[in-house]
Amino acid sequence: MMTIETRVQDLVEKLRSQDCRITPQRLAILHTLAASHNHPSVEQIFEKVKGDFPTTSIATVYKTISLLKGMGELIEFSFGDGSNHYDGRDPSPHPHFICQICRCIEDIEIPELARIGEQLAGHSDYLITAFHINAWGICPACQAVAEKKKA
Amino acid sequence: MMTIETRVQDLVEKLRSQDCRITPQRLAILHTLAASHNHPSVEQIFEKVKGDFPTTSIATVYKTISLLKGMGELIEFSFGDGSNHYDGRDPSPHPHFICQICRCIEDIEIPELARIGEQLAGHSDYLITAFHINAWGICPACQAVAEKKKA
DNA sequence: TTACATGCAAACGGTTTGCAGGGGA
DNA sequence: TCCCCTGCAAACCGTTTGCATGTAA
Repeated sequence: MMTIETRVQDLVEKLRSQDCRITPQRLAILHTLAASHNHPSVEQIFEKVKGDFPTTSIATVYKTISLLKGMGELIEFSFGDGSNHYDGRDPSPHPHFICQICRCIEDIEIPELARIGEQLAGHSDYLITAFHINAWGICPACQAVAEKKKA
Repeated sequence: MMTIETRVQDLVEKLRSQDCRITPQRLAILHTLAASHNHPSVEQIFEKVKGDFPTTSIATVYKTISLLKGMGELIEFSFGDGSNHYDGRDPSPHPHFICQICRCIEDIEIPELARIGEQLAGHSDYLITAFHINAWGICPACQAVAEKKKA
C-alpha cells in the first residue's frame, strides 16, 4: 500500500525521466490523483486543483491526464455517462463496483481473478494483457435509501 | 442460441407491447443489431441501414438505440475511443475481448464467472446485479501482423 | 384519424487543438 | 537561454433535441 506522497514522488520521477517539467499545476494534479479514492472525472480534478491554483485551465488538466494515460500511469473508465473517470492511485487494472443509482465507484476484491486470467489465457488464441472488471449494482447507502422509501 | 429472425421478432414484439410502431427503418435497425457479431457503433449501424433506406437519418438510429437501451434490450460499451458500441444480439452481460490494436470486439467464454458472482455477492455489502468483464489484449490477426514485422 | 416516428438542422457538452505568452531547468 | 507548459478560445465530434412533416395502426 503506497502512501499519497510516495505515489506523487513516483509520478514526479516518471515524468522527469520523460523530460517533462514539474510545474505547480502538474504537482497539484498529481496530488489530487494520488489522494482520490473516488475515481474522479477531469471536471472534478479541475475543481480540486482550482482550490490551490485558481487560474488553472481545464485544458491543462486534460493535457496532463493525457500524458499520464500515455505513460500507463492511470486507468480510464468510460461508463457512457458523459465524462471519463480516472484512477491514478493504482494504475494496475483491478475490479471496481459502480452504483447504478449514485454512480459512486469503489474498489472491490476478487481473489479468484488471477486464476481466471491464467486459465483463460491458456484456452484462447487471444493474447490477454489485462482484465477490466466492473460490477454494477446498488451501494449500501443507496440500499438504505431504498429501504426507507419502502417503509 | 437464437437465430437472427427469432431475435428480430422478439424485439418487434417487445416494441409493440410498449405501443411503439414498427417502421421500415426500425426493422432495418433491429435486423442489423440481431445480425451483427462485431458490436457496432451507431455510425456503423447507420451505414448498414442506409444500404436499405438511403434517406434514413442518424438521429433515427440514435432514437431507436436509446429506446432499446431503456428497455434493457441491448448492452452499451464505452471504451473511451469516442463512440459507444452496442450488443443487441445478446443483451445479458457477458465477457468481451477487445483488441488494443484493431479495436475489434469478440465474445469470450469464462465458465467460472457465475461462481465468482455468487462468492462475491456473499462477501459484500454491495448488491451486485451484473458483471461487465472486458479482457484487453491482442487478437490473433494482429498477433500475426506483429510476427511478420519482427521477421 | 391520430398519435407516434422521421429527418433535418441546430444545440449540447466533453474533449482536443492552435497559438501567444510565461516559466522550469 | 531554450523549450516545454499554460491558459484562453475556437474547433471537434458524438450525441441529443426541437419541430414540421410523414406515416403506422
